[in-house]
This record gives sequence, structure tokens and C-alpha cells, in this order.
Amino acid sequence: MNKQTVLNIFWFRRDLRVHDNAGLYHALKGSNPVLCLFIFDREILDKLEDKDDARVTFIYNSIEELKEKLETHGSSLLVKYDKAGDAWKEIVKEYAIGTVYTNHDYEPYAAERDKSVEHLLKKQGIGFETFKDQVIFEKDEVVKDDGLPYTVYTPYMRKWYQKLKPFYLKSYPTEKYLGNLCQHNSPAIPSLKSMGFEKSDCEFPDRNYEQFIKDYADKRNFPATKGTSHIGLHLRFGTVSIRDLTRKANEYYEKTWLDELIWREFYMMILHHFPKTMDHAFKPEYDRIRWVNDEKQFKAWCKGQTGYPLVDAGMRELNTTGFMHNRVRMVTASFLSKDLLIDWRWGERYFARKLLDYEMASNVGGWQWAAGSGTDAAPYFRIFNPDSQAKKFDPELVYIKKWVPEYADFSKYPKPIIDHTFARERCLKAFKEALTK
DNA sequence: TGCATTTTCAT
DNA sequence: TGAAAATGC
Repeated sequence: MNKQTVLNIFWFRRDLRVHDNAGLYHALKGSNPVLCLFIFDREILDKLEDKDDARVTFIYNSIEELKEKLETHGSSLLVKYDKAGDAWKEIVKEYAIGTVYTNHDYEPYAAERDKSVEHLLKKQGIGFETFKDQVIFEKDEVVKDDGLPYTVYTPYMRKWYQKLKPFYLKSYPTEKYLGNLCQHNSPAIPSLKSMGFEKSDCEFPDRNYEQFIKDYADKRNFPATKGTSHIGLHLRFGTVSIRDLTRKANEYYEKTWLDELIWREFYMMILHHFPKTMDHAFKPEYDRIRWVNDEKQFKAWCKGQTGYPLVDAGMRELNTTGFMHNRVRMVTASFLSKDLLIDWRWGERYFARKLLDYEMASNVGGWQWAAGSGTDAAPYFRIFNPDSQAKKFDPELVYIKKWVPEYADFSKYPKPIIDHTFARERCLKAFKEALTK
């Protein structure tokens, strides 16, 4: 590429699609040809513990798909493997750049990274323009009348619906402007192996979610039925558009499903305004709880060896597939934080490592809800009984037998690592002590 | 989207 | 006597 040709760059991050991509649309409408970029960010990759992390494979596949699509338009995708800041130092040397376009990325690390990249670019006289893409309403769009952020879900949700107009669900017609991509031959994508990863043989969920939206309200609580779409993975990496998804849910009047999307935006908004809640209780007095933090019990929980069949089934589903049914996420989280009195952050980190659809805001929000320390949290005396939860939501033992086959043979299934009645009393005592000081 | 126990009330 | 409602943690 001739260094003299001024290009605009579109930087893909967690919006790995061409269709209905806000930032890409704005880039293509700009005055210079557009070069597309993706960076395998070592700041993130180097911290992953599992070399066959399926999420890296998923990203890799998505990047290959994107590159092919851009190549059919005579362009390509520039792929770097580096720390984001270092990659940008190279890129500004290699290309004459007008403006860099990208979509908002809200997690604390991403916000820091973008601030420093913006600074680096500005010093070179390069513009940095960012857009809302992965949510319908972001950070400061749904706020109380006094301008402060909501900290309770229900009033937030009401305001969210009030604000919703068809305009916000319109797709960006990127396809019309793909002629504005620059002509470019990019070098090959660095191999997974060269980045220290192996290809995972994990099967990824497809993007067809229509039927799931329709059935959601009836099936969502029953882990044995295929009532969940596993669409979280595609939302995490932007391989489906939130606007397309919300439009469909809205068309079908599936409020229960739409509510889950609103929870996602609520927690993103919360993490943006209260970034310290990523590892501190939203209600600070809950940081006074004296956790037991028994390593052996933690390991048993991780492996699905607690002796409580629904907890074990959930953890084994997670370990095997990278997913866990949401009802079961609540049960396993309650069991770890309340029955075992193990710090919710340990559980949060374990889910972060294993969940394909891991989203910091939702995961932290969910864990703090279960532990009682978060927004809208269950009062601390709400303690799930893992056996009655199993009776209610998996009465035929279909889910349990699938993941814990030895449960059928009473003699082969381990005894509970803790007695629930005892654990419940101990939890009430520990929480009360922390909260009444 | 809590659970266990007590109270109320119809039979 | 047992189901449903109320109550407290």
C-alpha cells in the first residue's frame, strides 16, 4: 500500500460482522477509503489460562470469515498480533491515516485501552471516532429524571421501554457502501499456533434464534429442554446484531426475552458507572463478610463433585460445553457463596475462564445478585435449597442424569460435601454478623 | 427468581 | 387434617 494514500481505518473488536455495524457504517460514509483491522490483543490473550480456550477459536473463525467477506469486495482485513498499544505504534508508521473508527467497548480494561490509543493517535493528528453498537441504550441514555444512573432494575427497565422507538432498532445499511473499502492485499492471519493456542474442537451454537425467542417464556426455567438460544456467545463477539435481535423479540412481543436483553444493558450501565464493582461489593458492607474459602470445597465445586446433583450437573455442563443454563447458574452461584461461604469473586473468575458467553458486566452482576451484595440483590436470607430447586425445575431428572449419570446408582454418587440445613444457618449467621456491625 | 415455620380457614 | 396464606430470617 502506497504510504501517500490517506486511509480511514475501521477497528473491529467485539463486533465481528459487516452487517449492521455502526462504526463500520460511519467509516464507509467517510471521505477516505477504508482499511479494516483486527488486533489479537496480547494484553487479553496472555492472561487466558487454557491453551485450547474455545473463545479464541471462535474469534479466529469469525476473523477468517470476515476476511473472506471483505476479499469478495476487493479489500481485505489487516490482522495484528500484539499488545493493542504496540500494534497501533506500528500501524501509524505503516499507513497514512485520516481517521480511525471503532465501536464503544465498555469494560474497564477496554475503556483504558481506548483512552490511551486515542491519545496516541491524537498526537499524530489522527482522528478517533467511536460509536454505540453493541447495545440499544448505553451508559447515560437511560437515567433517572435527575440525571443520575439507576441502581435498581425495575425502574430502569420501565424507562428503557419508554425510550424505545423504532429508530433505535434500525439496521445500519453497511452493504450499500462496501465499495468504499480500500483495495488491499493483507498478509495472512497469524496462525493460532503462533499465538500459543490450539484449535478447540468445541461446537459453536448457530445464529438462528427466532424459534428460541418465541418459546423462551415457557421453557427458560427448565434446564433439560432446549429452551435457551445460546445467543450470548454471538452477542459477546458481535456476530449477531443487537438491533436485529431486539427488533425480532419486539415483533414477537416476547417481553420475557427482551427483559433479559435489558438486564444485559442494565449491568453494562452499572459496570460503566461503578467500575469498582468488578471486584468489590456494590453494597460495601458486604465486603465485610468473613468467607470460609475452603480450597478443597472450591475444587469440588469446580469439578462438579459437591454431592448436590443439580449443582454438579451445572458445573459439568459448564466444564464440558462452556455453557450453563441460567437457572442453574443461579443455583451453583448461591451454593458457592452461601452454602460454602466461598467469596463470590472466586466463582466469578471461574465462570470467566469457562463461559463462552462470558461478559464481565453480566457475570459480575449475576454473582453479586446471588451473593446478595449487588443491585436488586436477593436479600441475604434468600438461600436456594439445591434439592428443592432440582425438584422444581428438573423433576424428571433429565438434566441431572445427562450430566451426572452416576446419580442413577445411589452407591456411586458421593455424599454432599456440606449439609444444607447446617450451611443455611451458618450463612445467615455470617451475613448477619457482617451486616449489623 | 427462597425457605421453613406458623397461622388461618374450609371441610 | 391439610391446603393456602402469612410471617420472619
